[in-house]
Amino acid sequence: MNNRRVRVRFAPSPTGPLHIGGVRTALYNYLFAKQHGGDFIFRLEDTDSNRFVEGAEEYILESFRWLGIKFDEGVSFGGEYGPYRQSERREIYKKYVKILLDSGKAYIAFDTPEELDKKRAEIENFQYDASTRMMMRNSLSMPAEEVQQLIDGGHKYVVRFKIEPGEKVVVNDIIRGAVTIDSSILDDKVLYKSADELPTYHLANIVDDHLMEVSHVIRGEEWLPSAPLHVLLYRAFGWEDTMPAFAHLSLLLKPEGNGKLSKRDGDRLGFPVFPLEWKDPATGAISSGYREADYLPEAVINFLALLGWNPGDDVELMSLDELVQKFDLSHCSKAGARFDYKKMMWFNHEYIIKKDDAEIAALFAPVVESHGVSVDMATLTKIVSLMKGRVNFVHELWEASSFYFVAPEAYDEKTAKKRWKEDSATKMGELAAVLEALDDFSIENQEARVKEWIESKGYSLGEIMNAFRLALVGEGKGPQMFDISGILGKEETLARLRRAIEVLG
RNA sequence: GGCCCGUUCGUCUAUCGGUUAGGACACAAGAUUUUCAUUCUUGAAAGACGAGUUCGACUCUCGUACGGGCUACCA
Repeated sequence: MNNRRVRVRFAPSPTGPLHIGGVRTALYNYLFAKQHGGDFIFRLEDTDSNRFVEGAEEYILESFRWLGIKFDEGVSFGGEYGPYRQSERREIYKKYVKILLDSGKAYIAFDTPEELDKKRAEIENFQYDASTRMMMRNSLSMPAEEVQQLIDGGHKYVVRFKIEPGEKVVVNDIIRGAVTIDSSILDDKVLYKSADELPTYHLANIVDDHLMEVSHVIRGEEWLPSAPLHVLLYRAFGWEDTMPAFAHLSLLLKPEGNGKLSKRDGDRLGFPVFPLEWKDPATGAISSGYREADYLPEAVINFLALLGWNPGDDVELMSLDELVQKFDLSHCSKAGARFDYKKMMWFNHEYIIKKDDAEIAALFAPVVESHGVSVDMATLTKIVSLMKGRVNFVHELWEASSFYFVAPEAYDEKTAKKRWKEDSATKMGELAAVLEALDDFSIENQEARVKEWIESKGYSLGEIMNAFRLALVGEGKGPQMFDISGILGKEETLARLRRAIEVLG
């Protein structure tokens, strides 16, 4: 069973945008595969024709492209084990359903959904299993000729897995250890649907994982209850010796309150729960995405990796490569993790600082342009280097640094009251003269000359700088004054100074 | 209801029988600074509860409580 090549898959169903919890599951699969030099497969579980959503497949692919998570094979990537879209594997599933039928491990059932609903209404806690199957309409309870007649007559039927009761089924989970259940509590699951003549998840999953030689199944905790059923299916096919190892990941929970993380939590608390923005093709409703909300993919990945896993030390900032090195399934936490979006913002802040100024400037440039301002990249890079430590998002750089691009129209009243004194206009006039006389307007030279002047006049540094700041910025914020005037240049600096003198008096 | 899984600061978590229970986010205070922010320092903050096992339990066992998941011809 072990010593096999590591092959894992991420297998979403195209029913809408990819949930952030799904992204984490995919990430863990990816990290595990890469760490072991294995393959990461993208399989599409589109066996529910009713829930198919146009555009979902492309959305999922685009999400992983943005995040930088790469697949080795699967839908749109090719590979030796295709097709990777389950709707294209109908014939394969038919063959394996027949094997189960022929060996008596499964049976045909004619009960319609309506009949089943009625039974559920009549009998409390009705379950289609060993205790009830003989009172239902199926190939176990009916004579063979009648069954054949119905089939020949074109009657729709499903194929159900015949669960033998009273058996202890053990699932060995990498994260949780041995999980044991009694097969009596399992129902005779539908393996093959009559409605769309496709298998259910359970059958398709086992057949595909076997055929694709998947070595490890890393998936959400919501699958844990059906894992024993899957073990039984492997057994029924005689594939138990190559059955994949299981690891069931804890769920992502709401930031506050009860239950698992949902789209509505994002709307309510103002953070996305999808990697990219998604427009529902049916309703036109738009759900926000991390990309559009200005998150860096590295930050999203780093944050998600640490939600339910940790490297065992105090290191928190890790690149994708470092995560691949350090990841360990047995260090995954068993309990669900609340989604702490404030910490996520902190990760984004850290990655903005980590990235090159030029790279952030390139991301910031469109924001600046959207405000109708054009600026050269060299200057923008300088501004970014001065300002990026102050923001959580690239777009916030505008709010923080717009004074570089646009001269103040008004002066913040509170700041003016506090920083603009009786004699400020006079002193700023003197400062303007000092600056105007400068041939070398470099930051260093400005600072040296201005401080000389302040000292010679016996002024205090604070009174000059604060008034100077108010004149250039319009309020009491920003980096060191000469970093501002240096970037603004002599002409603009003097113009702003003179205007402040005029307006503030 | 039944079944399964879980439970350490507000949140994410470290600890794999012996620790002053550590770190991070958030929060608070202080310091530095030409303002604001950053940064730095400090602080407050946790083993759900009850039994057992043990020389010793956050760590093992059982029970209770609470939380989560599953219980479809959805995945």
